[in-house]
Parts: sequence; C-alpha cells; structure tokens
Amino acid sequence: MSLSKLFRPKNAVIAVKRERRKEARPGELLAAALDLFVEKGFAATRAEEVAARAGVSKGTLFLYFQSKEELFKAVVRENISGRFKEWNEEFSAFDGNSAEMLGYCMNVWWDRVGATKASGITKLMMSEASNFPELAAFYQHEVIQPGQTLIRRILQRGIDRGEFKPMDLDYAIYSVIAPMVFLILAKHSAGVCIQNAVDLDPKKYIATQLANLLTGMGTNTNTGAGTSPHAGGTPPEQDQTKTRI
Amino acid sequence: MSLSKLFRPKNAVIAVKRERRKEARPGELLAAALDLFVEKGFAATRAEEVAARAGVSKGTLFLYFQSKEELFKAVVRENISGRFKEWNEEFSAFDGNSAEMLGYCMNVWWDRVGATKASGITKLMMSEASNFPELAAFYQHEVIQPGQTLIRRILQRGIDRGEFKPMDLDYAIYSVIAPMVFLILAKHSAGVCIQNAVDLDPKKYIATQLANLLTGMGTNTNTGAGTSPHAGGTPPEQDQTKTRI
Amino acid sequence: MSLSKLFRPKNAVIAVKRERRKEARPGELLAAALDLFVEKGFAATRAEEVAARAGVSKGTLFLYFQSKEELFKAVVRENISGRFKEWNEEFSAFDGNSAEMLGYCMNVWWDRVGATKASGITKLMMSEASNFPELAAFYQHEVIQPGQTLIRRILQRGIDRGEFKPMDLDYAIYSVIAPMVFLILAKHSAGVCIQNAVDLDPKKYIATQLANLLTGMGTNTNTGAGTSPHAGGTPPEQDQTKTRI
Amino acid sequence: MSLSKLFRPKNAVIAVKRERRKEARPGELLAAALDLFVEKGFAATRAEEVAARAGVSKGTLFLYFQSKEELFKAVVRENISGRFKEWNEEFSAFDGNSAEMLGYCMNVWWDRVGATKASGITKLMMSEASNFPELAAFYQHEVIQPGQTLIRRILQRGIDRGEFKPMDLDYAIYSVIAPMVFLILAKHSAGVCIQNAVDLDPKKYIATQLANLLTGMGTNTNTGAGTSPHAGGTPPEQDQTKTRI
DNA sequence: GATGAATGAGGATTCATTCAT
DNA sequence: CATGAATGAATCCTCATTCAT
Repeated sequence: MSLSKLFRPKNAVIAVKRERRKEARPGELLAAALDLFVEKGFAATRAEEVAARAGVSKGTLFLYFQSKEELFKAVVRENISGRFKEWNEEFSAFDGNSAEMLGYCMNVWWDRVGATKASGITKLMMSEASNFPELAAFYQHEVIQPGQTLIRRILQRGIDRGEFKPMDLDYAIYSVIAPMVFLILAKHSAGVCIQNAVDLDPKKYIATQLANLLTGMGTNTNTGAGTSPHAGGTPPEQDQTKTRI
Repeated sequence: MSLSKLFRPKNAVIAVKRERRKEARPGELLAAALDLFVEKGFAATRAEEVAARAGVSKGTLFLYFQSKEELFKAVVRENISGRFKEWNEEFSAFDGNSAEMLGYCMNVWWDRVGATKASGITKLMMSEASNFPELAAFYQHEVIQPGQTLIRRILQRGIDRGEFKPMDLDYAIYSVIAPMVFLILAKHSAGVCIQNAVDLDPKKYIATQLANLLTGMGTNTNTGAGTSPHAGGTPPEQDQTKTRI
Repeated sequence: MSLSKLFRPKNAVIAVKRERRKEARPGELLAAALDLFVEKGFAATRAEEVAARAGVSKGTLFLYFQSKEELFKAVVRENISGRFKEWNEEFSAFDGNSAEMLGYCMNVWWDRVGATKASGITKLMMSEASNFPELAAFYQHEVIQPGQTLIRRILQRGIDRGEFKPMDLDYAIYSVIAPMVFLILAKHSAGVCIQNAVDLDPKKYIATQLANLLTGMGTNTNTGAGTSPHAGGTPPEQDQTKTRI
Repeated sequence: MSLSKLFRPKNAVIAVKRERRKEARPGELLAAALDLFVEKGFAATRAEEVAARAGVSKGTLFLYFQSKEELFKAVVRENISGRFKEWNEEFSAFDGNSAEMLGYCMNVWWDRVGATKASGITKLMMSEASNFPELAAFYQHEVIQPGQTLIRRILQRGIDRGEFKPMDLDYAIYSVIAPMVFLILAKHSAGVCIQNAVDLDPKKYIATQLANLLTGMGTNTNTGAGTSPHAGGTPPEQDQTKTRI
C-alpha cells in the first residue's frame, strides 16, 4: 500500500503557480501582501499565504524581504509614496473656483486612492499603526502631512479669493478628511461594524458631504434661488435620507 | 489528560501569596482585559498578560472565563451592550422633544462609551472582526443591533410626533452612527491617521454633527429664516467652522 | 449592572450535595472513583468530578487520598480484596459433581463480580495496568493467582474423580477465564469494539461456553441419549448461532 | 497570530542538522506513533515524543499530519484498515471450501495484524474510545465494519455452498471475532490479567476456536460419528485440551 | 537564485494539587 | 475538618524563519 495517501502535507493545500518572471517578483509579493494585510490584518496574515498568492515559495519571500515586518513596511511605502507632489502641481494649475476645486480634489482622491487597493493602506494604518510606530511616523510624514497641506492650500485659496468665509483651518481640514476616512472604513470593514453600509454609493456620499461642507463654509452651491437652505442644486440632495450614509 | 502528570514530583514546594478575592476577580480581570485588548488588539493580547495585569495567574483567568473569546465577550457586555437596557429605559422616560432626545443620546453615548477606553473596542472590531467571525457576530448582535434599534426608536418617535420629516430609517440611522464612529477613530488612531485631531473637542463635534442631522431631518436649528418648526436651535452652535471636524 | 452574569465560574457547573456523614466519605469517594475510572479511564477522569459525584469538594478528596494515583490504587484494592478465601471455603464444602461445580463457579462469579461494578476493575486493569506496574502486581497477586488457583482446584477435582479427562491444567484454566474476560469487555466496551454485543445475554453466554468447555473436557452434559454431539441437554444450545456471541 | 513574534530576536542562531527526507518521514512517524500509541495509549502519548522517536522536531510531525487525531487515523489506516481491500480481493479469489477459508482468514489476520504491534490498536480503542468519540467512530467505520463485512461474506459463502448450516449471521460474526479479541488481550494484557498466557500458542488457540466454530456451524470436524458433511477435520487438532485456552 | 522541509519559540487551555479561610 | 480559589506545569498546535539542496 502506498504511503502517498497516508499523509496530507499542508503545503499541498496551497496551489502554486511558478511561471512568473524573476524581476516582477518583489512587486507581486507586495501586491499579494497588500491584499492579505488589508483583508486579515498583519498578525493574521501568514507569510506562506502571501508567497503562495504571489506564486512563489515561502523561501523566496524571505529572499526579498528580511522579515514579515519588513514586508509590511515595504507594502506601506510602496503604496503611499509621493502622489502628492503630482497632485500639488495639478492643483497649482487649477483655475476653477475653490468649491469646484475642493470637489475635484475629493473625487480625484476617491478615484485614485479611495477606490483602489491603496485605500487599504489607510485601513491598515488605522488598525496596525500602534504596533508599528516607525511606520506610523512614516505614514504621517508621507501621507497625512502632504494630504493636509494640500487641503489646507485649497481652503486657504478659497478664503483668499473670498469664496469661503474665514475659518479655523486646523479644524476645517478634518471636515474634509473625516468623510473620506469613513468611506474607506465602510468599504473595508463593511459587514461588521458598519453593516449594510455596503450599498453605499461613494460618489453620492462624497457629493453630499461636499455640499454640507460648502454650506458650512458659506459657499452656497445652489445654482438657483431657493427659500430652503438646501434647495434645488445640481449636486446630490434629491433625497437626503437616502444618500447620506 | 496525560499520564505524565502522574510522575510529576509530588511535593514541589511553591511559595505563593494567595489572596482570596473571588468577588473582585472578575472585575479586575475585565478591567485588565479591556486595557490590553484596546491597547494591542484581540489576537495580540496574551491571556497570561491579562492575568498578570490583574495580579493573578494564568489559571485564574480561565477559572472565571471559559476562554479568551468569552473574556472578550464579557468585556463587551460589561462596557457596552450591558448598558443598552438601562439606556432604553432612560429613553422611554425621556420627555423632551426628539431633537433634544437625539442630542442627549449622542452625548450620553460619548460620555459613557466614546470617551472611555471601551470605545477602543469598536476600533478593535474593525481590524479583527474578519479573523474572529464568532466575535464579530456577537458584537453585531450585542452592540450594533441594539444601538441601531435605540437610534431607530428615537428617529421614529420624531417622525411620529411630527418633529422630523418622514425618512428612510435604514439610511438615517447611519447618519447618526457615522460621525460617532469617526470620532472614535479620531481618538484611537490619533497620532497616525488623523494626527492633531487629538485637540478636537468631541462635544463640539457632536453638536455640529447633530445640527447637520437635524437640518437634514427637517428640524432646522439655525439655517436662517425660521420657516421650519422647532426653530431656534437647541444645541450650542456658536462657531460652526470650528466644531465641524 | 451586576457582575454576577459576566462570568461563569466553572465550579458552578457541578452541583454539589453536602449532607453526607463524615465516616462514609472515603467509601463514597471510592465508589464515585470506580464509576468514573471505569467509564473514562484513569487519565480522563478528573479529580473534581470524582469529588462532585461523591458530594464533596475537590479539597476533601485530597484530604483522604494523597493523590489521584493513590485514589486509583485504593479503588482497585477496595474492590478486589479477598473474596477468594470465602469462595474457597464455599467450594471446599461443595458436594455436587465437578461439572456442576464449574458451572456454579462461573455463575457465582458472574453474579458477584461480573454483573457488578467490580467487574469494572478488570476492565480497568486491562486498560491501565501497564501504567501501574505496582498495581498490576497487586492485582495479579490478589485476583489472578487466587482465581486461577480456585479454578485449577475445581478442574483437578474433576480429573481426580474421573469426571474430566486428563488435561493440561495450565491451558485449561484459560478456557474458563477467557469467556469471562470477553463478557466483561462486551459489557464495558460495548458500543465501540464489540458493537452490537450489547444485546448479549450473559447467563446464556456462560451456559454455552460452559457446555463447550465440558464437551471438550470429556464430560457430556446431555441428560439423555442423542445421536448429535450436542443433542438435547438442559443448558443452552437451543439455538446455538444466537446464544454464541 | 501574536504580534510578540515580531519582536523575537531575528537571528537567534540555532545549529541543527536538517536531513531532508520527505519520502521517509511519514513512515518513520507512523512507526514511532504506532509504538507509542500501543505502549502508552492515545491520550498519554505526546506529539513531541512521537516526533522525537522519529528523529524529527515537533513541528515536522504537524507538517505531515494535521493533528494528533489525524496521526492516529493514519496509523490505523496504515496498519489495519488499509489492508481490507487487499484481503477482500484475496478472499474473492479463494477457491478452497469455506471452512478452510475461515481458517485461512483467522490465521492471516493473526499473522498480519494480531501478531504485530498493530494489534495494540484494538486494545487501545477499548480503553480510550469513550474519550475520543471521533476516533471511535473512525475505528468503527474503518476497521470494525470492514472486518465484520469480510467475515460475513465468508460465512454467507459457506451457507450458500451448503457447507455451513443456515444461521443468524449477526451473531455468528461475533463467534469469530470474540476469540480474536481475547487473543489480543491475552497478548497485550499478559502479565497482568492473564499472566502466564504469554506461553499461549496463538496458532493452536486459533485452530481450536475454529474447530469449535465449525462444529457449531454444522461443519463437524471431529466430534465422533461422521454424519455431518465435510467431516474429517481440516485443521490440526491433535490435543484439544492443550490448544483450548 | 529558488525551493520547501525542518525547526522551535510561543500561546491557549487543562487540571492535579495546595493552602488560606 | 472542609472548602474552593488560586496556582502553574504540561500539552497541542501555529507559523516566522532558516538552510541544505
């Protein structure tokens, strides 16, 4: 009787494809790691699983990354690197009014970050940051600060041009950030803490939040006259109870 | 289970202080567990560490709680879900208008949960729920559901009394929950994702969000012409740009 | 909220009655221990369970027995002590033929040992003897030897009186013992290795085995003449396929 | 799972010989496991001990077998149940009379299982089955059932060919199994319950039991007048008093 | 460079045993 | 004497990491 049926090496559970190109490996490992870290958290993600998803063996993973922690750091670094420089330039050239600019900013952020896997990084930092102070500082420096600076510039521009009423920028910044953060959570933690929020339409949500922000900042977005404070308007608002999360 | 225990040295003399404080133990363990779960997450918290912080041995922990998961559930019951009964009663007896009621609800929640370490539980669930389905289900059942029910009751009351305009409650509920969730995140992930947000005044934030909610629900508190009923804003709302996050 | 519902001390699971008389305790503990050791084996029987079944606390158990192992030994000693002396006397006075004597012996054994909880000891020794060499020797000395001696005396008597044909007593003894051992196994391990054997009627089984033995030993038990080797006969045999295990 | 692994010293230099012998491992582990399970029982056998005896580390054991229970199952498959297929085929091709077939079956079983360490498994199940219901079910399904089926086929064949008289197979099966079970016990509990039985000649014992069985089933081998068919005993039966246990 | 077999520290949980009350 | 709260050694199993091939 053959021994082959007497044992089931655990390895066999994970199907491995091994026809990738050498050069691509680190990138594939990072992509696989991002997926898994976001989905299961750092601690619960097994190195072997990452390797398997990237189509390489466990050993190879440690060939490219000294440790699981280094892999995590690389994942974060890889996905949050200087997108802001390009955005800053983009916004320097923007010539619409500041309300449009803010709306464009939020939508662009959603399209290029929020809607992509990179948004997982934010969720990841939120969950694991306290265990990775070094990374937290890095993230703070590479993402938070530039992001806040960008938003601050937009708001300041609005004030300078008389489009927004004067405000405490240190607080106002969070009025922009908060909805984005919540949106990410709704996307990644859906099914548990924000159950049902899965149905949420991000674009609608952003539009609504933006309208609220602008109202608060004194920039009425309504195109026409209206007796109600939130009358007419092109943006959302048609059915507030539905679009609001 | 093993026979090897039979051959263990019979009289291994061990000198230990044994305080008998059965009544106090569960509370001490729950407090230690809350601290550690919030600080390090569920998976990363070692049972022995909880016991040590409570000043007892590993074994004692399992004397009071069948498992680490049960310990977690007990922490949740003690700090969150166990309070819904009392809150429900409190709100059944409430006799102000529904706007005040909603404001009271949010503030009370902040004072009793949000501002305490217990709020860390919510943050924690967001990261670990997917790895502990049973805990996620428990949390959903013991916290999310009752919380939503409570809020729903308040909103329904407002509608029934003509204070709020009719709305889709399934969505409206999230308009109340979302800001609270963000507040918790701002508190617990502060220093990383929302650095500087530490300075945030929660009460002001809540008031602002409440005002927005009420406006959306037809209970206009300050938007200008007083055509809407119950005008003249209940909450304190001196400086909107500052309180809005 | 009261803490009382937050934890479930495991102890509470076991209901304890505490109205026994002091003097009876060791006996009750031994009885409880016998039950549990037989049912679950030595290793799988928990000291606390024994105490609970005896209606005392865990501490009390260790007051009477130095350790679980000592308890086990006491259980064995308690249940196998010199019954053989009395039987030896009984059989010295027996005045029937040797076939009847053997039958009487087997039936008496069943009534006084096999059918009682004491038979569990045999099963116990069979399972645990190798882990308790000391006890095994004790059991060998107190049970096996006297038992074999008793049987040997009966067989020798039969030979001496010309009732049995000459035989190798060292082997013949096992012809008597084997069925009894199997009977005990059928009783205690039923449902697993000898599944379905639960329905077995011990008296019938003994009668059948006895008849076989006697036939083999040259003592035809048949009362009347018969052409078939196992004809007529008072004892079993009516439906051999059914009574034979 | 725990984060504490992150802070484990990265380069704890450990010098170990690592032999790569994937093909040999399962067999070595199974052999070690069989030894230990038989020697100490399932519960009392520590996984690490099995690994050590096989010359590997704890971890390696779990590389090949998902759990201790799976290891046990593999041991049973390797040594017992895995052989039924081959046996069934062997017996399908058997062309002697059914009495010979039954005798061959019992002897083959003894040679390939009973006389080997694997027979300890049967003894072991008797003690531990009640504590490991899943194992008991497995054993029942993989060993007891196929074994009974095999025997039943032989008996049915005898009846169909007119060699055995009609009988209640559900009972007759135990007439075959019981002596084998006792033989195993005699072997494994020798020195305790059935001391001296070590000297027992299994082949003789089996022959005797077989003769008894056949007599009962109407295939009389030696009882005197040759009125029954197939008389003239196939097996060796020179000295009945000696071979009978 | 890749591989994947092997390693072993680490953590949850059990339960015999102790000892303060 | 009894009690039962407290203890901690023991055991199964996981998975990051190493290293012979």
